[in-house]
Amino acid sequence: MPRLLLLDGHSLAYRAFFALPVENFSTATGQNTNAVYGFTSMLVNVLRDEQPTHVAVAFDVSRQTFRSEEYADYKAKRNKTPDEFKSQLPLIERMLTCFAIPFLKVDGYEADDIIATLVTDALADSDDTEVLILTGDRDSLQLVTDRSTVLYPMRGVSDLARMTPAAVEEKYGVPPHRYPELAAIVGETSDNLPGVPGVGAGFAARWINTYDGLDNVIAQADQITGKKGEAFREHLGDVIRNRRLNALVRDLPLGVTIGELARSDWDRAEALALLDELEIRGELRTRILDVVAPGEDEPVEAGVELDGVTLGPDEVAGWLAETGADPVGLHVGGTWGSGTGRVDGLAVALADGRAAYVAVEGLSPADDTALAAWLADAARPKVLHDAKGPSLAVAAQGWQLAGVAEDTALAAYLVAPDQRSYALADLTLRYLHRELEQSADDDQGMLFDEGDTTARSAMVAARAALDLSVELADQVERAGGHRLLTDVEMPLVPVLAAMEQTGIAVDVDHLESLESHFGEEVRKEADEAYAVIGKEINLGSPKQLQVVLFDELGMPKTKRTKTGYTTDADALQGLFATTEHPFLAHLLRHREVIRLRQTIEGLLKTVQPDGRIHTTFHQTIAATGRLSSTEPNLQNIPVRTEEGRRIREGFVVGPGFESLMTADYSQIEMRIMAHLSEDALLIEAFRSGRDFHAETASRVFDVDPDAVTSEMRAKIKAMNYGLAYGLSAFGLSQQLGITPSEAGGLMDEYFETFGGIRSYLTGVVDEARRTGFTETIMGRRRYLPDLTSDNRMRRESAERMALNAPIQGSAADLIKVAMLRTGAAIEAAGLRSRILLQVHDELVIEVAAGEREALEALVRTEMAGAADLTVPLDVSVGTGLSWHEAAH
DNA sequence: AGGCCGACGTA
DNA sequence: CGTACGTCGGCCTT
Repeated sequence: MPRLLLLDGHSLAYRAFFALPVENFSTATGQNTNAVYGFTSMLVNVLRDEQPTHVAVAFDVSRQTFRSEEYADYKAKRNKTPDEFKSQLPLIERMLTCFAIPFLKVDGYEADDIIATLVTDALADSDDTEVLILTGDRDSLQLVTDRSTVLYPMRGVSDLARMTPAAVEEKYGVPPHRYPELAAIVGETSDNLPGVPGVGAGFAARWINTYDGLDNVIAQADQITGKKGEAFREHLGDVIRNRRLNALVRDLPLGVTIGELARSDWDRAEALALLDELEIRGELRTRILDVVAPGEDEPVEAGVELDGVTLGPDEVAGWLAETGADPVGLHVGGTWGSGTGRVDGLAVALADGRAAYVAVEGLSPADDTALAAWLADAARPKVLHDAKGPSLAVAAQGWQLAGVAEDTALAAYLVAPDQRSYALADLTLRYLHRELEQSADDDQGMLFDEGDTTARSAMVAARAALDLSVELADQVERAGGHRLLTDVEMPLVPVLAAMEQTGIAVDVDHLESLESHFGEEVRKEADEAYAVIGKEINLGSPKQLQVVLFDELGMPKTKRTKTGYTTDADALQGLFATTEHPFLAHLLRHREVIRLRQTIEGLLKTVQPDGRIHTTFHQTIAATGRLSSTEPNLQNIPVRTEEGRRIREGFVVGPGFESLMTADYSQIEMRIMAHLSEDALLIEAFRSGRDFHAETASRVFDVDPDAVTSEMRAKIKAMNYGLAYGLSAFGLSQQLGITPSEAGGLMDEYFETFGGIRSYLTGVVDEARRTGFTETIMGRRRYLPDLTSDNRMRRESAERMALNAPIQGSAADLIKVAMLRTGAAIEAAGLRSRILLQVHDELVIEVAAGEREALEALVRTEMAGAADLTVPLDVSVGTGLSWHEAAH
């Protein structure tokens, strides 16, 4: 039986907006989501509970309707629609698009009129259609019949009243078709339709019933006695107007048939992406995924046909021989991390649908030889998803992986670098519109045990990688990322794999003694802090600290956080400056040393049996193109403080090598800015080769370079560094401890001097707003749709990202090229030295005996030559027995 | 056990 | 009210 569900999108979203506290529903970027959340929740619940076969959502277009034309004050008393609400309507529409639910708007009419038209059509169309109307607008009660029911939200967004004819009559004392007559008499505050003063629903209903309808009440108005009758006669005009305005239009030309509102497949991948974007997780996410789509467990498209075999002993060579020279999908089953791994099995998929799986266990010697040769054969092109891990596992198995023609994870990253995950299953859904795994019950009927399942999913994955590579190659090409992929990102994979494999040697004894040294001090500071306040609290708990600082010690409140008042170092410093309370001194010192101790502890835990730390570099995490490092993160080892640098003493040259070398770019980001902005003065400042910050300070303050004071230099240095981040006058003032207006003045003078910078920065944002993306020197894109957001926070945040992305990203391009060149040059020169780490603008290299000089020359050449900019790329190099000593 | 938040380390 | 990250402990929920 057809069951049509109609929703009043605007009224429901508006209710949700006020029912849910806005501060609990917003994303990291400041987009409010309370209305989206509440609306979606109501929608999903009603889909689940009512199982409609047809659905549509109606929206208002604007306040201007035929009603406001007719009666200028219609809805005039309403407060201005908040921007925080308006910005959520497009999101709701996007959500509906993902759910494949049609939504309708008609200029000059309200959502109610659209719903009234659809109800009328649906009931006329067939005799057995049932209609449900979910709305927060009582005018719709006039649409209730024995086949159409209004679901009216009671409180919040969870309780719905089921308004059948009996329920309407019970509540208002009149049948549904008479409800607008009653409303005309009583009036509707929210629409600014005044009714008859002193007449409530009770009296109105009695009149309507007694005289059989409003028309008769009006006709016989003079028979109504008393004050209320008098008031009615006096406001008769209002009543008639109200009745005219609250009648819903039932014959709008909508251009859709009820049949077109039948539920259809949703775009699950798009929906998932939107849920991610809106940070909708947890219970609602589950509920949505469970409820929204009919047949949500089935693949969006049928999975591919796979002609798969599991190869037995001595079958490998023969099968591989048949594969030919076309690219194949390769999936490595196994585990990897910390520079090593293990292969359990390999699956190869061909474009024609054939696939094979081979388990490592039980390989015959002949199989092993054939497989090793095939894997290492660069002339046998292979497509892998995220090849670095597999190549580590393959290497640990004693084989070598060559001929990687495409890495689908890297391709997807270049196409859309802001994704949080590039999991094969997500990409398969997103780009191939099919589920990666077929559900267990539609297995081919021949695969039963666990091993077969492993084999099958490996082959499916290999096939997905192969199919994805075709689709993504196209997308990469269109995004202008082809060269970046083939010349930079893919060649970088083996370089990173080698770095992870090598690891960096650690002086465990040194770190352990440092750890106990800081541990001692942690205890001491904690004890002293407890003594001051006369009790023991958890100094690491911001919550407990707030009680002590603001309640018990009565200190002035600091900046607010979501959960109270901040106790961060800056704020504590500020409190100490005003109160000089000794507790604060101990607390700050405690924070400092406990952090140092934790850092060391974390590092020690990751030292492998070979005495080295093998971090993992991630190539698809940072939206700007940078690498990231985990387990442990070796890109944030302390360096700013004396004590922090002692940790760097723990990273040392390994046995068989002579020293560590660090090589870093100086002021890489400012140099890139000079190049991109073509600001003549800035370029000159770099070409002069003198102290850059002093040089620029002398320009801004218009003094001789010799006359630049350290204060002037510090200000301009902060300015130089802040520029690429979209620094504000406020931010600069905070950092320099000056007033915002002084900081603003400084910025003005700076831009006055370096006009090219200003025009470059504004140009970058304008261009990005126009094209939708920013671009680095090598064409790496970052898409920033929020640049046109009507939410100020979101928009301005996107603007700062747009300023920063080309600069940070170009620097990332450069050092990646430098790594490739350096690695290749080391090999070409036959040196044994090896790259260990990359820290964004710095390389750490382990120097083999006797190679220091040659290596230094080589590294300088290759790093400086990574790009041809209008300013020189200055590289500074240092060597020593530890990372600390190698600094310069 | 898993997720969020505040705090803080790096470039 | 400054970009890009990763990690930790506390604390809350499941």
